[in-house]
Amino acid sequence: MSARDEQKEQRRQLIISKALELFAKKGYSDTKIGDIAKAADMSVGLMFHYFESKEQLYEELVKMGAGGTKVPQEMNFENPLDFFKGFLDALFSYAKEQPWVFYMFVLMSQARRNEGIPQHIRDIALSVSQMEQSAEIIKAGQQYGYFREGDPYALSFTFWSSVQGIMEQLAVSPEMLENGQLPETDWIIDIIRGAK
Amino acid sequence: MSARDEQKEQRRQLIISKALELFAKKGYSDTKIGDIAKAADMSVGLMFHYFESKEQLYEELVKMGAGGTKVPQEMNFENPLDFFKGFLDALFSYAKEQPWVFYMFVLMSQARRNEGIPQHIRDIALSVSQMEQSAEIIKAGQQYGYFREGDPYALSFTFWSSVQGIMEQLAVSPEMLENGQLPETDWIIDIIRGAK
DNA sequence: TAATTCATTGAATATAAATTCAATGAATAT
DNA sequence: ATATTCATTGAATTTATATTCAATGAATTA
Repeated sequence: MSARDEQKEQRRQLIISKALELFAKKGYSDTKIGDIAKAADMSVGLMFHYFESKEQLYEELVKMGAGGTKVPQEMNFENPLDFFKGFLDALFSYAKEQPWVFYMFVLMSQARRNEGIPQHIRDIALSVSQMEQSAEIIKAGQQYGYFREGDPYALSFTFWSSVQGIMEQLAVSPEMLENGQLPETDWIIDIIRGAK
Repeated sequence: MSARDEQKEQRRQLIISKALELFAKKGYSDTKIGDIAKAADMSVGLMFHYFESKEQLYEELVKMGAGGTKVPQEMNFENPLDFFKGFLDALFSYAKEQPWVFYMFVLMSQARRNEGIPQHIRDIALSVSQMEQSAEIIKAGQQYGYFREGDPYALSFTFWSSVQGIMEQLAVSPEMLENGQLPETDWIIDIIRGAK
């Protein structure tokens, strides 16, 4: 690959990573192309050399998120609570060390929820929603007492909405990260596990 | 009061209530003046007869929210968990019957969080944040075993961020409300109460 | 009743942000 | 070495939305 092509690929990556951070922190509409350009230290015009529109850049991010989220169907836990624990542990460690995945989680959640985003993009984000799958896991696990009683879908809804709220707030609260005042996974797991 | 004045007051109230709903569901930037005008069944021009700008309308809503949120300092609970339970119970019953307060909660949380909103408005919303007060209550209650162990501020942060996430998702999930699939307050309280 | 106020509209204007484009020069290919 | 490509910029252009404004007629007042 020529030096030029490498350069090009690097700049694309730079734009993508800056855009991901900004979209996660400020949301789609409040993130201006100019903000991304400034963060990536280039002119606004150049942004359009790399991406044909703001919408297309956003779509590319959502597709990346959709691609990475695949949870293998055959994945099997002795204790289904570990499915949720593992997810949260991963998310919190990313939040500290490697914000990439963390921001992606926030971005995907916003993409699902926000009416302002073009439908075909929301559909991509919706297609990898954990909500239904989690409801199944909870329903199955309830029979063995792993989860508390209650409508499995409502429990799943409550759990994921909470996680979304916490992650969004963390994204704009750097002091929580710096001070190591992160939530503990058990606090959140107890939403679905209930009192022991 | 003249018929005209009454009419005027009613239209103001109509705008305010439609705007509150839209701001809560779509956020500040994605809510267009035209959206509000359509919801209130009037021309865009007329909106500006009642409110001098979108920002001022939003500010008025935030001020209303700030005025209503006052929690009397002398309020005293035998069990400090009741402070949180009472709040959640109220919020969920409003969510069903009387969305006004429910939307207001979402609006205020968004106003605190969103960088896109003018600072002087965010400051108003921030001034009535429950976060610090709750942390105090939790800290005090931990000594009597009402709450789980852990950093009181992080617990408060986790609790309120979760509630915010749940309420935002409910605001755009009418089917959860219709089907009566609401979260139970205990599920959320267990974030701070912990395993018994 | 006549004069005045003011709610209301649709059309004009202003503003901010997205998008396009022509010009430049450095890297690459021939 | 010359020609070609293409990354880059800043300046137009377009588009979406907020905001202003002149005109109208209905309600209110004198």
